[in-house]
Amino acid sequence: MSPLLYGHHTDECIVAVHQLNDSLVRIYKRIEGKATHEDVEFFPFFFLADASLITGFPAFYWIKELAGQHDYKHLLVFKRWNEMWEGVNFVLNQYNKTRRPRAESYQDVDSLLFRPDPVYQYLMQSGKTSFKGMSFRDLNRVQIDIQVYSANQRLTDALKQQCRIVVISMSDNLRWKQQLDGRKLDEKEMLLQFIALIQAKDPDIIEGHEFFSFVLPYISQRCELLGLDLTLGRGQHALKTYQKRFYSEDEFTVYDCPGRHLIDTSHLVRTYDYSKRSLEGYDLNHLSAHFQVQQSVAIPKHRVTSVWDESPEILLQYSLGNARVIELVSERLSPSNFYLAQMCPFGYGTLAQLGSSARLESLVLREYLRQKHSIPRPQRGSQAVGGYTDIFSTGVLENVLQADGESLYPSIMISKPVKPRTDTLDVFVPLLRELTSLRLKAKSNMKRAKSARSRSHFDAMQSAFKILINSFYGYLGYSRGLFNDYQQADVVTSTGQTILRSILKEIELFNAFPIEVDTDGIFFIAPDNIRGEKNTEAFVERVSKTLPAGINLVLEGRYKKMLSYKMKNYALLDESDNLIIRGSSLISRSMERFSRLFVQRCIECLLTDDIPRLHHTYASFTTLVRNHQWEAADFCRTETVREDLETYTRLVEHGQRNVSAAYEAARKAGLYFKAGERISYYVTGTHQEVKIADNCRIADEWDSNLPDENTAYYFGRLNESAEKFREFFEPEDFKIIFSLDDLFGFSPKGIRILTKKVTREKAEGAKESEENEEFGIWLGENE
DNA sequence: GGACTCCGTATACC
DNA sequence: ACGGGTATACGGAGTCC
Repeated sequence: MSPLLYGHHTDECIVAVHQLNDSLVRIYKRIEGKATHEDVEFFPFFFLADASLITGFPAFYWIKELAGQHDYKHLLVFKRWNEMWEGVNFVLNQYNKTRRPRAESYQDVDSLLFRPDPVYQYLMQSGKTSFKGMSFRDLNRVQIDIQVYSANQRLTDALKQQCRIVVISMSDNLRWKQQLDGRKLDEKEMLLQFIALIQAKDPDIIEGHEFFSFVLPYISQRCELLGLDLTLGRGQHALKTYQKRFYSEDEFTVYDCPGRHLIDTSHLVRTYDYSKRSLEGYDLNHLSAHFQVQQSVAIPKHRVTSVWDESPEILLQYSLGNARVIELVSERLSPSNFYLAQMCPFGYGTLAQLGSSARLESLVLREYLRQKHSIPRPQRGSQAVGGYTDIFSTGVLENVLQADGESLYPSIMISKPVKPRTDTLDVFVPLLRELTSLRLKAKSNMKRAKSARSRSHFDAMQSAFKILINSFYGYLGYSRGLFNDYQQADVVTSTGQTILRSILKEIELFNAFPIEVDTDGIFFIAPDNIRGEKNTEAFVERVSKTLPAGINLVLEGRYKKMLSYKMKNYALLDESDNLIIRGSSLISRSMERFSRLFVQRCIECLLTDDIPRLHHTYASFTTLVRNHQWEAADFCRTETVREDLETYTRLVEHGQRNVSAAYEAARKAGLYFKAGERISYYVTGTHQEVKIADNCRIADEWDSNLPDENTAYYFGRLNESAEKFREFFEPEDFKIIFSLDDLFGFSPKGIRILTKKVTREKAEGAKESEENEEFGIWLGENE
C-alpha cells in the first residue's frame, strides 16, 4: 500500500477521531462490529513564513527549520491545543505591529499556514487515515427525517412556541427503523427518546437531508428551548456547533458530533449533479424519482402542516419513506467518499464537504510534512490558455462517431511530464501515476467481479481514484492552491490543443469529415469505406497510433444521427434511438418547461426527418399557449436568488443592484426568502414587450380559472425557440413550417434540411507551423 | 425613441 | 469553502443617431 497515497501508518479499522482535550485525541475503531477506543497524545502545529513573528512567545513550543527554499519554512509544534491558539494569536498581534492593513483574524495573516481542525492535524502528523481494511458496508449509518408543524416550514419558526417537531423517523443501513409520533409523545419526550436511540444504536454516521441547513439547526434550537442537552456524540458528548466565517462575509454554522460523522445528502446530491446535471430539483421528492426509490407519497413542504392536521398517518408514512430515500441516496453517493477517506487525512464528514483541490493538496502536504520540507505560497496570476473548441459543420448528419483523448489532461501531465515548479520533492507526478495505475486495476477488477456487491465496491474505488486524478489539472490553475502554477496549467491546455489539432489533421488526411471538437474529443463522420463496429474501431486506433506515447484516442460513441447547432450545442440519436441533447441553448434549465419540450420535439422531428410532424408540433404548441392549456409549472421560470430579501431591497435602494424579476415577484407576493432559495415566477401583462420585473408573479399565485399569464409574451417565447431552427432550412421553407397559415394544407414537398459548412474568418495559417514544431520537440523528448 | 452595443449573470460543455 | 477555460442566452443600461 503506497504511503504517499494512504499515509505512512497502517493502522486499520479507524472509524472516527475526535479531540478529547487540549492534548489528547480519542480514536474509535470498529473491529468485528464492536466499537472500541483509545486515547493518544497529539501535537498541534502550524507553519510560519517569518520566524520573527513568534519570537518572545512565552509558552512552550518547538520550532523546526524546514528543508528547501519555500516561503513557509518553519514548523511550529505545541504540546497543547490552547497553547497553539495562543501562539496563533501571538503571531497575529506581532503581525499587526508592523503590517498594514491590519489582519482581523489569523486567516488574513499570509505568513501563517494553519488549519484549525484537530482531526486533520492528528491524521496529518500520524499518517493514519480512516477505514483502512474496511468496506463501506462495515459502517453503521443511521438516517434521520423530521417533520415540523408550523405555518410555512421555516427555520426561523424553530424558536416559536406554537411550532414543534411532530415526527422523527429513523432508519439504518440494516433495515432497522423507528418512529417517534407527536400524537403520542410531547416534543421533549420525543427528543429524549431520539437521543437515547442514537446512543443505543451507536452509529458511526448520522445522515439527513438538508441536515446542516434545516434538520440539525431545528433540532438543536428546539432542544435549547426545552432545556435539553443534545448528546448525540460518542461517550455522551454533546453535539457541538460553532460559527465559521470564510473569506466571504456570510457566516454559517458547523456541526461536530464527537466520535461520529454527519452527512448531509443534499450536499452529496449537489456535488453529484454538478457533473451529471440530470436533476430537476434537490428535494427528497425529486430524489426518490431520480434514484427510483419507492416512496408512497410526495408532500410538498407547504402542505406538511395541513397533512398533519388532516391525516397524520400519511405524514408518518411519508417521513419514514424519506429516511429510506436518504439511506439509498447515501448508499449510491457515499462510497467514493469512503474510499477517499482511506487516503486523505480528513475526518469522513469533513472530507464529504471539501472540494477536490483540498483533497489532493492534503496528500501532498502530508508528504511534505513527513519529509520536513518547506511549503510554497500560492502564486498570483491567471491562466492564459484553455481548451480548443471549434465547429466545422451545422445541420443533421448521419453515421457520426465520437472519439476522445483518453483522460487527456492527466495523460499529458504524466507523459510530458507536467508538475508545479514548486514541487521540489517530486510528489505530484508519482502520485498521479500511482492513482492511474490503481484506477486501471480497480476497473479491471470491476469487470471481473461476479456479484453486484463486488462490482459496486470496485466501481466506488475507481471513482475515488478518478476524482483525485481529475483534480490535478484544475489544481494547477487554482488561485488558492499552495502549489498552483499557471504556466504549467497553460502547458497542459496548449499541449491538449496541439494534440486535438493533430487528431483533426489526421482524420482529415484519412478523408473523414469533422463536425465539432471540444477540449479532448471530436465528433466526425468516418470515410465512406469505413463502416461497421470493427472498421471504425480500427480507424480510431490507426489515428491513435499517430499520437505521442502515452496519449490514446478511443472511440467513445457511435450515433445514427447528429444535429449540430453551435459550439457545445448538439443532439445525438444513438443506435438504440435514445435522444441526447447537449448545450445551454437547447436544454437550459433557465428555459421554461414548454420551450424545452418544444425544442426537444423539434429535434426529434429533425433527427427522424419528419417535416410534417415538425410543422404539427409548432401548430399544437401554438394552440396550447393561446388557449392556456397548461399549468404554471409549464411556463414559469425558476431562478436561484443570491441574496435574501432584506439585502436585495437595500442594494436596490442604494442603486448597487438592478431589480430582478424573481425577487420582485416574491416581494410583491409578500414571500420572504433566503439566499440560495429557488423562486418560480411567470410573466403577466398583455404586450409581448413588457418590462418583466414590473410584470411578474409567483408561480403558485397562478389560477387556472383566471389565467393571467402574458399570452403574447409566451407566444413570442415559442417563436424565439423556433428561431433556433431557422438555419436548418431555406428561408421560405422555414416560413412555411413555423407558421399557422395552412389555408391550402401543409405539404413537406421540396423541403430539405440544410447542412452547412461553418466558415470563419480566423487566420490560422501562420500559427500552424510553430505548433507542429513544439509537437516535434516533445516527440523527441519521449523517444 | 428605436436600434445598437456592452456588460453582468446564468447555464452548460468538457 | 471554493479545480479550470470556453461558449451561448438574455435582460438591462447606456449610447448613438
